Amino acid sequence: MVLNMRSLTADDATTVSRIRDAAVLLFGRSGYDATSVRAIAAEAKVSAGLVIHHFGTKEALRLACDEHIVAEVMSPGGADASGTTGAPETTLADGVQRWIDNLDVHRPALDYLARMLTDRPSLADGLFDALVDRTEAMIAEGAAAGVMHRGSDPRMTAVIVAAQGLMPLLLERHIGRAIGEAGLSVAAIRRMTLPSVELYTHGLYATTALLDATRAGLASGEGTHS
Amino acid sequence: MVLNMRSLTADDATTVSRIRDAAVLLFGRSGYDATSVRAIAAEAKVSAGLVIHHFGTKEALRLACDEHIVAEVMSPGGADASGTTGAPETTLADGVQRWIDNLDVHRPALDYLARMLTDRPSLADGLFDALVDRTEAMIAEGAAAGVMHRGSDPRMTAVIVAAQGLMPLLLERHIGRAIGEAGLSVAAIRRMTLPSVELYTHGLYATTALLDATRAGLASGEGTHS
DNA sequence: GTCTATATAATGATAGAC
DNA sequence: GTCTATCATTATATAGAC
Repeated sequence: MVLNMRSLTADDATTVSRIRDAAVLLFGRSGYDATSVRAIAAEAKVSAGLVIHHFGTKEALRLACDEHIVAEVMSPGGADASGTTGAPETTLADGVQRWIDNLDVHRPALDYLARMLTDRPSLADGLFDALVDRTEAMIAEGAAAGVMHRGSDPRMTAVIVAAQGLMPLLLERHIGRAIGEAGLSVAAIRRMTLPSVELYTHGLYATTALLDATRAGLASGEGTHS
Repeated sequence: MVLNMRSLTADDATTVSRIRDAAVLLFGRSGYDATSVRAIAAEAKVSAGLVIHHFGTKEALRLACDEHIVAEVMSPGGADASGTTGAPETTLADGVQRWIDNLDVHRPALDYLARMLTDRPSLADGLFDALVDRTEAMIAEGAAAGVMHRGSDPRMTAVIVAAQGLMPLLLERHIGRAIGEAGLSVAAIRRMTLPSVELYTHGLYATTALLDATRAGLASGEGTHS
């Protein structure tokens, strides 16, 4: 167990992990179906046969990527720390934030995570659910402390807040383009911060007119439409 | 031109449009790469050769689907109205809202649109940009009328509001699951309305503590991190 | 316009040498 | 562990009959 440890200096890792990282990169960049086993092998600089030899099937390789990404985003220090800190686990929000702080290195992981959330059901579903639970608890604590609004439907409010936090990950391309940049740069993310906090503090509407109308509309029973 | 018009009763349309609709359905459900020309042909109850005969290539069929969806979501009355109303065009937000009002019928179109936004660059990019422009103008008008907050960065604020409006489309599956439903039902969408308006009216934060801290942090220059 | 039959290329996966 | 060579399947696209 001691002698079998590898260097893990990120530069030259185990062959298996190098293949897995290549798969994360290409799956995240082009999607699962559009990425061939041969392309992954080429990226990892091994033969196509070796990829299958290590993972069995392409689908199993995908699952290994899923598990790696989930473990990575939920682990205290990512691939950097190796057990020195005692913190047991982190939240999805913290993990994504940590990745964003080092965008260049973790862009493949972010792209992969975005696809996990929008493609087919995957381990990311549990991540999302945990994020919602954590958000709901956070809002409840904030409301108890008097610094947050509870809202009429705490669960749905938590779902919306959680989903909105993930939104930049999914619409990265469009957000960047809309402000005249390519992709979502660090500068663009920083520019998002203040407007987001403003919206979460004062809202968008300066009056309660729409809110009143919405409440009235729901109260009078909206069984029919148009 | 008179005799060549088809019935268009949605039940039995032109063969070409039936193939296109089948492609929209399957591309939206499973993605472009995971959908074969043969599967589209089977769904449209024609031969695989006929699909290629009409559209040339699978990629050209995809483009036809893109154009159809864009035209459909931007047209005044969708496939229903046929020029009786004089309205020239609609916005993406209005079109999506119209689709949601009739979820069962337009679910394939919604699924397809969601993939257009997250997959590769497509005609949906222009749709998003137009939505941001329209949102920015709307907020400017609202601010001038005193019913909305302008925000310190109107452009980015518009981007965020626009993107947040699209979010339920992209995270449909997760939102439904988080509140214990399968998919995003009409009931679930209705349940989202009030909490969304509440957030847009009062915000999430009851104090300006975080906002003040954010402003202070940005003002003091945040060139270094951690 | 619509079909069947087929050409051709690429894919995931296997077999066996080293 | 790693490679090369190959199999079997499936994919898009073409050709030509009706």
